[in-house]
Amino acid sequence: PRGFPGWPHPSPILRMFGVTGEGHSVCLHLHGFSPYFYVLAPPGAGEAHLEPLERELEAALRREQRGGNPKFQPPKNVLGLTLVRKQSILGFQGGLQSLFVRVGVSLPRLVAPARRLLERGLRWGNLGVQPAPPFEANIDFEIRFMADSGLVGCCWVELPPGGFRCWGALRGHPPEGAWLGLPPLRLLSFDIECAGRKGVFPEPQQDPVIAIAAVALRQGAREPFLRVVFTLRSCAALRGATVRSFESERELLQSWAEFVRIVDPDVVTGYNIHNFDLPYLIQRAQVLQVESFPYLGRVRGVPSQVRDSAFQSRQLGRREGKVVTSPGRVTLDMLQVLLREHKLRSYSLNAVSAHFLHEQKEDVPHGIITELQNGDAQTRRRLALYCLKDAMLPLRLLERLMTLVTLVEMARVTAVPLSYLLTRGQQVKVVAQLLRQAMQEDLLLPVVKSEGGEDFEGATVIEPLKGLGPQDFIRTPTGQLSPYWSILVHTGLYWFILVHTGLYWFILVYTGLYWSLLRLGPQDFIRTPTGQLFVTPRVRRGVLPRVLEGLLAARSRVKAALAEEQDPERRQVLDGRQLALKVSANSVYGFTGAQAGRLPCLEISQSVTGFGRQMIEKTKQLVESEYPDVQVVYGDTDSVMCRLKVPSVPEAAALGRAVATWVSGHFPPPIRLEFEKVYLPYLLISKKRYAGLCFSGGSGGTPKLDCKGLEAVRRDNCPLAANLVTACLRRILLHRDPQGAVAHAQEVISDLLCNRIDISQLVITKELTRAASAYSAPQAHVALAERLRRRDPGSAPGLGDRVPYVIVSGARGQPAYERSEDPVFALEQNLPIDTRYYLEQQLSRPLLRIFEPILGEGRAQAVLLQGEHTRCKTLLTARSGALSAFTSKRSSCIGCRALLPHHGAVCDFCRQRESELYQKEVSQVWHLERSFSRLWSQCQRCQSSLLQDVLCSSRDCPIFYMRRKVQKDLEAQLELLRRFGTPQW
DNA sequence: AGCGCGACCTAA
DNA sequence: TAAGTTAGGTCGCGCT
Repeated sequence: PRGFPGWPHPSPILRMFGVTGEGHSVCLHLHGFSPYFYVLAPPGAGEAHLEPLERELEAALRREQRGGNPKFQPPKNVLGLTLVRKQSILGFQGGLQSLFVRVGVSLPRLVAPARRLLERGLRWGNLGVQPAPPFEANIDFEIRFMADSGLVGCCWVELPPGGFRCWGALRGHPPEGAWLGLPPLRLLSFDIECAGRKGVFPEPQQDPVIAIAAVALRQGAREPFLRVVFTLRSCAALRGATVRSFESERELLQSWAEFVRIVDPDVVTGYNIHNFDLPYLIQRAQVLQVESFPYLGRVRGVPSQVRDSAFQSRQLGRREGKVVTSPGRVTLDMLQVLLREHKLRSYSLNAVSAHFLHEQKEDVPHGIITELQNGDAQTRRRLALYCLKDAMLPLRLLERLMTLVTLVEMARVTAVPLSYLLTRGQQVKVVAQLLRQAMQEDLLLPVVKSEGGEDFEGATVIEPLKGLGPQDFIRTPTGQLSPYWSILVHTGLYWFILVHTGLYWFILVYTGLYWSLLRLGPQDFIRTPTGQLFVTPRVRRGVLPRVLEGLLAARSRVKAALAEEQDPERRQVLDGRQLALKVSANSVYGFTGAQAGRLPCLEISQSVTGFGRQMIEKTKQLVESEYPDVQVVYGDTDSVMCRLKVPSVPEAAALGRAVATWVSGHFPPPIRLEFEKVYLPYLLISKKRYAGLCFSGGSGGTPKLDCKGLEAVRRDNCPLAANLVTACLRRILLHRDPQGAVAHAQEVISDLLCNRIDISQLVITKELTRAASAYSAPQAHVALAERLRRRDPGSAPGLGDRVPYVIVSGARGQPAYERSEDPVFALEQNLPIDTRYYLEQQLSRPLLRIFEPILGEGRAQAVLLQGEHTRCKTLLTARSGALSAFTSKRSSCIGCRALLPHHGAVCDFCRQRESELYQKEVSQVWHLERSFSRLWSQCQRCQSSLLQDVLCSSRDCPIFYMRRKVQKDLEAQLELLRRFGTPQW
């Protein structure tokens, strides 16, 4: 189209990007595909019963529809009943097939009522009313369609030339060879700005959209081919981007929607577009009555809709939000991707950009955005630039994290549509694979009622042998025999158990009498450690072992292919696939134990963990009986940590390998114990908590500090605590300098108590996991979220958000949850930080846990928490810190702090030093000004403009906090200077 | 003060 | 309607 330079020629390739969750009506129409499920036929059923049953079902469905809302009614609900002979995957029937009825219906939404009616019982002709248990009635329609068509997610589909009005079956290509790569998908990233009212989060009912930036990129290309900003009112030109200005908001919206249809992206991305930008635009367009706006999808006549959605899983917690449908396009919200894929302290675009791209971005408060809009073409240019950057960043993140390739490969490996990976949980991926495997073996998946049963026993964690630690090494003069630590791991233990015992899905739960009926002898089944009986793989291979086997076999193939492949793009795809295969294999065990799940099988979960417990126990015994000098000091699930008395890392590795090999000989192949790494030194705090200097593979390469479960790797403390623990561990373990570690800790503690720690280091974040009323006891972050909600409901943290807070000083004995405060608010209001809280509740215990094994109990306490460094230098805090607000009310002498009866600077006693004191305060001003200007220009660089004001107030940027603090100190200092009046000398 | 329990987050 | 598992440490609250 004209006006958009760099527009690529239309691709000759027709793309079908998997099946999006929204596009099924198209598939239904084109493919002539209709959903179906099965029910188990009652005894005595036959061909003759199908016709009356069909009539009965059709009539029952019609009756239901009459009561409900009169949506589109197909001429026929039931598309036919067929008798089939199959087996269920659940239970072992000795190969005997049962009679099922395949029930075809005309629309996906008829599956549920049809299933319910049949399950409850309909009249089967002369057999009377019979209940019929359903099979495969809970399979998502898209999964059903793709399984039947042999398509996986994101695979290439070849269409006959000359149009595709009338097809037979779709021709999908396995994503290999020539069909390995990704198509040149078009990505569109966008961001909007709204002119909110002061202090209130923008609302589509009132606040206008003033700018929309859009950046389009072709997958694989380095640079976007299109950068456009749509602005309300004039905007000065931008370099490298097209500016489209409109006088009315209606035109702006209309034009943007038109633009989306022209660009016709396969993937729409952005940051928080699901919950903010997209719903905002659509609701705003509704308010302004822009009728043509919501047709943002690819299906003609089907508008995008805003729906409320709630998602809950144990993994991701409960999340509520909005979903915007956009048929035919994948909406890839980078925020959702990051929430699922990465555990971070903060998910603001700001924090995320800093973390992954090592670059800060401005964060302009809403109020100022409105001011910029109300300025002139130049201020609006600034706004446009800001907006453009926010549209750009998600694309950069997408590229850096290889999000698209990763998702595409996951969709291919697990055979689900790409959109499922962003909106659904883990189970659906296993179900999709299971269904395909079952279809190959002519087996059916039952619909199991998930009833919350009792929990099952999990893995063993070996009680750690504490009291041994780095001090063994540090106190030993070099050259002496020192303890080395070696980790031995059963790699992929649960995979092997699942695959090689064939536990899925044939279970014998019957009596000996029944075995003889099935002609099974004792050699035909195994009894697992938890007492469940399964037929051996020789009798019948389970369905899931096959799925798992397939994943593992594919993984070996990919490994081999990677060794050969040179092309970087194909390598990237293969890397992505390798990861996807591993992740999928790992989620299989969890699936079987998902009690609130689709197809749980606790017998299997129990048996797997049972085998695991047996194996770790046996491993420990074997090691210690054969090698008296090797001591198993710890172990978790599938690994044992051994203490070896050898003098070097290579020798520790060699011994580790020897032990592993010897132990492996005592397990049935392919279960193997493998040597993994050497730790030196190693600090074992407790179960699931340790740190060590890790020589991976026992190599002489650069060792890495490995930290498990300690505060250093947890997100529910303040960065100060995490950083301090890390720093101390580095000094102790890497530099072998415990004294240096102590000194550093003392210094930080002193800094904290003297208010020299930047507030960004003190921000604690915790996830809001439920509604405030659902908590049984008050919590700091919950209480703050509630207070924020009262201040401004629009911008308050929602369910699933992480709430950042600091603890400020309060009355004596006031609980912490009443003293939690928004860090920016605390800074702006000069609220005093409760540094004692941070020392006593955030730093002391984690530090003691690390130092006690090294210094001894009493000494650690004395050295860290009772030294001179814990004495607060009040002089400094009273002046520049939180108390400065009070000092101006009742003046005290700047020289000796004595209270003054007047508002001057010094008391009579200090009068003769006044000049000297004045000079000191002036130089303090000079220092503050210097730091301020340094920070200011740093912020200017970040906003890539050295000529303009800094507007940023990012609560995720330490520079911001420092800049504001210095600014406040400077103001206070100037105020103080004023008290000297005009000097007389 | 000590204990039980809920909440959070992590290891595997 | 859909939602991977259990084991484990630590901290704050509220009760005794």
